[in-house]
Amino acid sequence: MATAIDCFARYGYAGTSIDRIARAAGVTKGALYYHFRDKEQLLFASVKERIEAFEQHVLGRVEQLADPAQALREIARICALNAREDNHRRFILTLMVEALDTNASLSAEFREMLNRFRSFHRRLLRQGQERGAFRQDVDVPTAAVQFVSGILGAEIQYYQDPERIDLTKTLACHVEQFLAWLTIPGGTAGAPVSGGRQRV
Amino acid sequence: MATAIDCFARYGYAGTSIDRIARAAGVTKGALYYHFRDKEQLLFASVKERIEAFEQHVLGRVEQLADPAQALREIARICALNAREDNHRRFILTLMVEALDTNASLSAEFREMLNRFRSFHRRLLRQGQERGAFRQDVDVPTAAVQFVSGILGAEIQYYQDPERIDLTKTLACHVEQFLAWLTIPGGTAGAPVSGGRQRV
Amino acid sequence: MATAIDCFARYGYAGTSIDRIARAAGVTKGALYYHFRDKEQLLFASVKERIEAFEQHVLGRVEQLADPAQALREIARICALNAREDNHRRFILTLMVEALDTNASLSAEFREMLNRFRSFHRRLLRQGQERGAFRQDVDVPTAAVQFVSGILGAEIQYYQDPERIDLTKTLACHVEQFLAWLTIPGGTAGAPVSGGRQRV
Amino acid sequence: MATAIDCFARYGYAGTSIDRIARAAGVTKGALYYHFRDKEQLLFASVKERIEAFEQHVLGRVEQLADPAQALREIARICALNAREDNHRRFILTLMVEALDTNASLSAEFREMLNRFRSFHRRLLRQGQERGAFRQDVDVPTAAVQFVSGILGAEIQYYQDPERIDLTKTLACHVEQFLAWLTIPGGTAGAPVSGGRQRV
DNA sequence: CATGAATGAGGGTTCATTCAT
DNA sequence: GATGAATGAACCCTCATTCAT
Repeated sequence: MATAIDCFARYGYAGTSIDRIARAAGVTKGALYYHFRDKEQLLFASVKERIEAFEQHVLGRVEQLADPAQALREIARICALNAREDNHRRFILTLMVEALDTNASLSAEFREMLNRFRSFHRRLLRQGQERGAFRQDVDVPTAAVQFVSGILGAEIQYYQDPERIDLTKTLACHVEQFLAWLTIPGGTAGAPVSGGRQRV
Repeated sequence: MATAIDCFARYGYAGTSIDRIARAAGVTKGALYYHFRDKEQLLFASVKERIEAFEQHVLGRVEQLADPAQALREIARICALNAREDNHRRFILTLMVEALDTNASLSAEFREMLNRFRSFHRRLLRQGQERGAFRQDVDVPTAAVQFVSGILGAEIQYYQDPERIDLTKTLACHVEQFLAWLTIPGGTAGAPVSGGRQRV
Repeated sequence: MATAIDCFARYGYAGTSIDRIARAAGVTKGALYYHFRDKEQLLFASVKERIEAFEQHVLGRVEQLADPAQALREIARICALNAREDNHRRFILTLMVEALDTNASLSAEFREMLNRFRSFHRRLLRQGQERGAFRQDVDVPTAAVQFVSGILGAEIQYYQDPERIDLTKTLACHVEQFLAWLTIPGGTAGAPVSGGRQRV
Repeated sequence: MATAIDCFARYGYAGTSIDRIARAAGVTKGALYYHFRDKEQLLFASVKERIEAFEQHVLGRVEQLADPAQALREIARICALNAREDNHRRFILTLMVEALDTNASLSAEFREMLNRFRSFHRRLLRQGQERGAFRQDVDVPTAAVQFVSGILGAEIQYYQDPERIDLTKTLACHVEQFLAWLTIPGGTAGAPVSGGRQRV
């Protein structure tokens, strides 16, 4: 399955043939079909495994941190590290983009994943507000979206051009900027935006 | 070709068959092959057309703005608008992700596109610094990467979950945060990051 | 399609590969798939064509015969001839048996075909009764079933053992016996059977 | 093996996978392969078992009947009963049709079976003639073929449309008609047919 | 005896591409 | 310019069969 994840991450779902996975994994197609009903099920299993592993990993690392600011820093650090170590994060990103209009149920899976991720950040942000560490006047949902955006966008650019993009530095910059904005005493940041809160 | 762009945007390159494009466009496969040598060439033409159109559009809108801050705001606004009007931006994002390991020359095209985009932002940032509007101590290349990250990441989340994500608001928040950070007098933003400048 | 009918007649649906049909027809699989959506559709088209052709053929031959007895003789003659000339009749029989539990809609098609065939015989029998040529006390529906049985059963035995079974003779015997029974003045034939008429 | 017979009866040989049989029987494929060399051998064993059982059953029931007419009636009754109780008769019919051009040795098996069945009837018919119960001028071989035809054909129609076809009634009608024809004093039945006796 | 895992050939189907018309 | 027909490679998947345990 690790091989499948790797192939899917590189070539996408449609671009990965069962044959390719099998050959890369050193088994035959038949063996794959013995363990997975079909290509889609293999994809689902891979996706689920990866999502869970990532969430577990993040939770394990962040849970024990008392300070929300430190938690955000740690998340960014983890993402940067992961993106550079293997292509598990890229696997998720690639499949997420591809699934948009081609696989409704898979897309739902990713939607919920991102939703959980944002929800996790909202919790952190509210914690910071309650402790008086963060400003009260930021729109928490929008801020969560925006924080996640910075991570995803940086990853994309990194995958695209790893030699030119310093992912660690970019994410560090992102976090510091985000935290700076959250701690500016009387800022109006995000406030000028009209409309109610996002349904995020 | 508009049809091709639409199909590629939705289903990706591997997931789009010539037949699908032809049928959606109301012509026959033969007709497509009269105008484009092969599927890849059709993709290249589509991508080039879209990239140029987008860059032209941005330049046309931003060039006349004297204020770098206003320029950044306008760029975010354009991206938000485009992402919601049609799927041209999504086309680029989808193909960019898919091309990573499957089409070297196309990926190079996208790499250069993103590079031009970042370079454009670097120019804006330096302009702001020269005019004294922006702080001097920010690492311009990293800041450019980070600004683009916010845009890309927000778009992805929006494509993924348009009902939950308010793209306009998110990008507005992103810009304001970015500008706030650029104008804080004595910030240390981005500075703590070690290492030289990015090769962006 | 003629080739397809021949193959299906010989090896059944499951036993006939698209490759086999294509090779036997001297074209490629792709060519087949250009004209027929899939294997099943090819089967359906073949079955429909054969059923219609047979019914047309029988109707054309029998319609102009004024005498119901002659009509029955002609039907038996046609079936005997057809079964020996080509394997179109065998095609229908083979597929009919195979479709029973494997293809509901195809089976329905065959069911209706046989139903029409029996209905056609019922009409002939009633005609004979009205003209006073046939006895009044036979259960027409059951008689129709039974006449058709004789034909089908003889065909099966013929396909199974063409060297031992003289189909023409058997069917002639069947018809004459059937007609003799229909014209015996005071027979009780079929009558002893209890129960109402069949829903045939 | 009962399960195998059931599956083969429903889906035919080509349409039945070893997996299906194993699953339906609640064992694993490996277990099947322990008892039967391969799929074909399983089929042969099933066919042989069924043929023998049926013949044994008929013989046991008919042997003690002194009257050939009663014997014919009993045979029809048995066939009608069997066809409705289980699908053992259908198993034979299905496989017989399928084997025609796909399995020479199996087809030979069926050919001999039908041959024995007809031979059995020929014996009955001759017995009737010797005892003066049946007319002398019928062509015994052809009559035997024709009697069997009626049974097979009725079964097919019944399998095809059990709701519309009353098998018991049809076979009863068949027997009575057959017997009536055999006992008509001066009939010319079957006689007009030219040619020598069948090699049945 | 029985199982679970694995294999490899072959089947149905799709699809980029070509070509005569 | 455009079409319909055709090709052949490759893809997903099934299935009879084998084998270590």
